[in-house]
Amino acid sequence: MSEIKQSSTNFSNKLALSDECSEAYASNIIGGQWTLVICSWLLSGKLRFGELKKKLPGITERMLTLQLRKLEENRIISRTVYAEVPPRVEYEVTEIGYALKSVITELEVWGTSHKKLIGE
Amino acid sequence: MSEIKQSSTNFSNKLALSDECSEAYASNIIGGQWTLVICSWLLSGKLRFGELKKKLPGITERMLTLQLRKLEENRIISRTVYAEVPPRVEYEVTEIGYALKSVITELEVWGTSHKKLIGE
DNA sequence: TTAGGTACTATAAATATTGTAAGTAATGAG
DNA sequence: CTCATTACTTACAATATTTATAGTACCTAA
Repeated sequence: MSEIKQSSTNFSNKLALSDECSEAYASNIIGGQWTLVICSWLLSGKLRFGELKKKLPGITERMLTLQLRKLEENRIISRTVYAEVPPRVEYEVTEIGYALKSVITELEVWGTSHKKLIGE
Repeated sequence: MSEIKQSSTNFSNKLALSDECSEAYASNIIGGQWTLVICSWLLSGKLRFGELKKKLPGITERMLTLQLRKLEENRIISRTVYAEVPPRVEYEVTEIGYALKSVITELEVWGTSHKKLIGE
């Protein structure tokens, strides 16, 4: 994440695609390894950092942080810090984040039937 | 593409996610840089390799080939070779490929409204 | 004074994906 | 024989994403 090279061909290709095709644009935003699963969990209610971590076996704290930051940047989730010790931080979906629900549903439907097809 | 390391953490993470979440599974399949755009074009009719290339400014032949192969492996598109010279190869979506239409539509809808929100 | 919980950050390394540049096969047209 | 056309393939280089590991700050409770 972090460092992207704005002079790379890859960067300008992505830019051009995003510009023309909203579906490619969307895919760039929610296409990260853990992104959809995080959103999926948050769609059913706000969660703390540690709670999310438990829901995602295998994720590292760094990855979780990165993905959450990216989601926050894209205004898909909001972050609330409580001034307590030990710290408490809660994440929840915004309105546009909530709107991902139908996307996720369609992906699930399609994924399920694709799995079935391939499994035959 | 080509070489994935089946012993990597990344690989097993993806596997585990795909296994549990159909939306992550779907995302793994259609998450490539050009995948959705290619599908999008093919949804409106079969196209030849060269035609696709023209529709996708910036794609290299290598990338186009790789993406088409992956789509074919995943049975999203089918490939027909005509025994002519110069060669003619046509690609078209399969049934499960056609079912991506609603996914793409939702992504477009969401992408468009997200763009709008961010643009404000 | 020391340990412990929570939500991180820093740095480096490993993997994965994408891009560059060049070449191939087959055959018909000239 | 040579060239053009089409749909690739190959070898390698650059970039992007993900993982590994080890910290940090803060206060509280023992």
